[in-house]
Amino acid sequence: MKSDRNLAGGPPALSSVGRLRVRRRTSDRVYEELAAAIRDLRIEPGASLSETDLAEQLQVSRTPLREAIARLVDGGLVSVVPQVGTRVEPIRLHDVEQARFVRESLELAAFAAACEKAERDVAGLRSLLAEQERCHRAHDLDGFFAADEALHRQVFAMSGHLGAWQLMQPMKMHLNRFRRLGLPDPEAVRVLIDDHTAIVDALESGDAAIGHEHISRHARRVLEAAPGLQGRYPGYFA
Amino acid sequence: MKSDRNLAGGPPALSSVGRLRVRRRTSDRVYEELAAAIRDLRIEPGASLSETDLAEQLQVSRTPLREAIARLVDGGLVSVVPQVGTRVEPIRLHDVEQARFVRESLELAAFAAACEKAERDVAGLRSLLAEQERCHRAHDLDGFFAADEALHRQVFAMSGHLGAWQLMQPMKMHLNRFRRLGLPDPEAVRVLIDDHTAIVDALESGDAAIGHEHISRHARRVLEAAPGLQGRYPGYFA
DNA sequence: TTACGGATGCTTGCATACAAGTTCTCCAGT
DNA sequence: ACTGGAGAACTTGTATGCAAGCATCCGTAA
Repeated sequence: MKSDRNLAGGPPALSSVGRLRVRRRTSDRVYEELAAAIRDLRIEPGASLSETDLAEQLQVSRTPLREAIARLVDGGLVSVVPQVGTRVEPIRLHDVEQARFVRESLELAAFAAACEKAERDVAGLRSLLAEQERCHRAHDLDGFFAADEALHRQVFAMSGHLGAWQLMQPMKMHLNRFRRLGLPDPEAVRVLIDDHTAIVDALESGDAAIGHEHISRHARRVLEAAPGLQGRYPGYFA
Repeated sequence: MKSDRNLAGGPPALSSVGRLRVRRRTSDRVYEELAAAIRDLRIEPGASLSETDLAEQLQVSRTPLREAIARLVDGGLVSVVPQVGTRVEPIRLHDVEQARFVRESLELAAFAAACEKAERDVAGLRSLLAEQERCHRAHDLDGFFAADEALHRQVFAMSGHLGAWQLMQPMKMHLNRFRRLGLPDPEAVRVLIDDHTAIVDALESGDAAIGHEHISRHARRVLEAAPGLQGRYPGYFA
């Protein structure tokens, strides 16, 4: 029953960062695999896990697995009840809304800061927009998702607050997991790309007010799909 | 050398939450103790830790200790180099600035949302202000710190985004650790309380513009003390 | 038929032993 | 005196065994 989860895929334990040969800890590898699996909904919200089963599937002992789970619990993606069980937290619209609020607030602030900057080279953003168009036409959801993330990240980088983007990542897991549910709708993706275009235009012209408007609307779109998704995947929600 | 760190103090492993008797995991207890010790600078920035020593001091085995450390690493407070050592991350002004940016952005957004609310009962905020005054006179830094946190938290609660406050907590560790360095200055505390008072006044009258101004200035004060502190505690900084 | 009780199998929590790697020290040789 | 190398002593990483608690199922008795 649990064995049909598509995890792992065994990357090498040795990776090279630059010239330096770095040994990656099993515990880190396990964490990343689990986090990615939860984010991509390959492990369903609400699913119950078993340390022993997971350890066997991933071919590791329980020790590194437990350390990975401890980190996931910290991020709010997993809950553990001692002597009872471990499970992936269901999607809570309240948490999604709180994460959305955080994201909107930070993006607005980052956009405003980016508008202040003297040189605003939006060439990179334009190419990311083109990539999003390409993925949209090719129905490449994962590609679109990556380009979407890259675009928003780039705005933070231009604002000089890339660190804030990184600090925001853990909490964004809740948001991303929810977003992925509604992403298969091509029309929704079309709207998102139009939003992005408008935002980049505003940034290029340095119009903070217009950008503010578009970002705010863009961020609030996420929850629009909530009722439909909740009806379609009732088991995924709390 | 390491044995003079004032950790632990062995609280009971059983705590009562409401009527329910809950067994607290040692791993959680260890995490909270370490996080508090790092936040309160009882473990100095840059200090090197030893899993074996720490485990002995805290009277636990390395397993729960390591799970706690894994969470601290995730929060960026501790770094681990395999087969070499574990150490408390030094204070990086860049990280502090990024955390400050996040905090300012969120507080501005929360304040604006709170101003929109119909009922704005600032009585609780007023009593927290009084408590801050009291702690200031009594030179009770820990008390002031707690009341400070409570005040800012209350604004988030009034805005309906208490969840955002909670999501922000992990990253705020960097900010708090830095703030505590400069807190012993009574004059600085005086200014902070005046800021708080102005913010509460603005909230009571629902004046978002004035509040925005005060919150922004309040948030930016943190970094003012940076050069002096860096000169006084050079070993604490990266 | 229903209610109660105990055994069994599951779960996670913790401690310990061992493995692998790095750094430091000290001694020998030049 | 200085350099090099071998080894000891440390570090963290992982596996395994055991302990403790909860849920479920089955048997028994009313």
